[in-house]
Amino acid sequence: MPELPEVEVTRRSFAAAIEGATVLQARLGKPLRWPLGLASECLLGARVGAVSRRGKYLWLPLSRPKASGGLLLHLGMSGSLAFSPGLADAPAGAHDHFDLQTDRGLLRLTDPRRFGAVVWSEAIDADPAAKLLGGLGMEPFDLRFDGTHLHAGLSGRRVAVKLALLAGDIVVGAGNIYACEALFLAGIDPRLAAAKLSRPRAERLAQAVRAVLAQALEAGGTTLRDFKDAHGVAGSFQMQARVYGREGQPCLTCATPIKRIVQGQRSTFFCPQCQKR
DNA sequence: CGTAGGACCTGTTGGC
DNA sequence: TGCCAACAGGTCCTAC
Repeated sequence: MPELPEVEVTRRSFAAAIEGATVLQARLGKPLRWPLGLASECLLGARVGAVSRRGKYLWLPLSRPKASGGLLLHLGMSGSLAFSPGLADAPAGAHDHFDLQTDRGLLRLTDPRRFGAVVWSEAIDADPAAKLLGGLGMEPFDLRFDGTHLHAGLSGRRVAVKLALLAGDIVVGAGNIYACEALFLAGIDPRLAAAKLSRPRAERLAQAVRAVLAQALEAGGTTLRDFKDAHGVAGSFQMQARVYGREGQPCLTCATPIKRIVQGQRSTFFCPQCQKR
C-alpha cells in the first residue's frame, strides 16, 4: 500500500489531532518486523510531539520527564494507521498490532502482513532510527532534488533505471506504482541501464517523479485494496494510473497494449511504444 | 562497492 | 465448488 504519498496523506490526517496528547496506554499485538526496543509501559505519560516523515517512515516524537525519544513507524506493504478520537471502543482485531491510546484518541496500526515496524529510538538521529534512515536518498520535494542529483546518483550503476529508483538511495518515495508511472511520464524504458540515462532525460525523470508523487498526494494516495488515511478515507490515484496494473490495456497515449515484465521479482508496467531506451 | 536473490508474512485472485 | 500457484503497496540481509 504505502509509498510516499500514502504515508504523507496518513501523516497529515492525524498529526494535528495527536500533537500534544498524553500517552495513557500502549499495546502490542503480534510481532512486527522488529521488536519495539523498549517495554511498552515506558511510554506511559509521554507527550506526543509533531509527527514528521522521512521517506516512507513516520517519526512520532515522545517526550517523557526523564528520557525522551520517539517512535519510528513504517507501514510495510499492508499497513495503515487509524486515529479515532476518544478512548478505544473497537476491540483490537487480528491484524491490529500496535495501539497507542492517548487522552485525545487512539492511534492504531493495522498490518496483516506485518512487514511494518514500530521502533523506539532515543532520537531520530540516534540508533536505531539513524541506522534505518541513514541510507535514504533525497526527499523528492527537496529543492535540491533535480536532474543533476538524479543523474549523479544513477551514474556507475548497471541495474535497470527502475530498480535504481526503487532502491531509494538516490531519491526516496517512489515505490512500485509511482516508479512505473514516473518512467511512463518521462518516456523512459524501465529496463534501460541506470548509467545510460542521459543528463536531459534524468532531468525529465526527476520532474516526472515529483509530478507523479504530487498528483498522488493530491488524490489522497492510491487505494488498490485497503489503503485508508487515519480517518478511514481512501485514495483515488489508481483511477489516474497510466500504466500500473494495466497490462494488456491500451496505452492512453498511443493505444499500444501495456506490457508487464518482472524486474527484481516485482511487476513493472510500461508502454513499449512510448517508453524508449 | 554494486548486484542478485532470499527472507519476512498473510490474504486475495485466477486458472484448472 | 475446491485447491493451488501466483501475486500484492517494502526493504533488509547475505552472499558473490
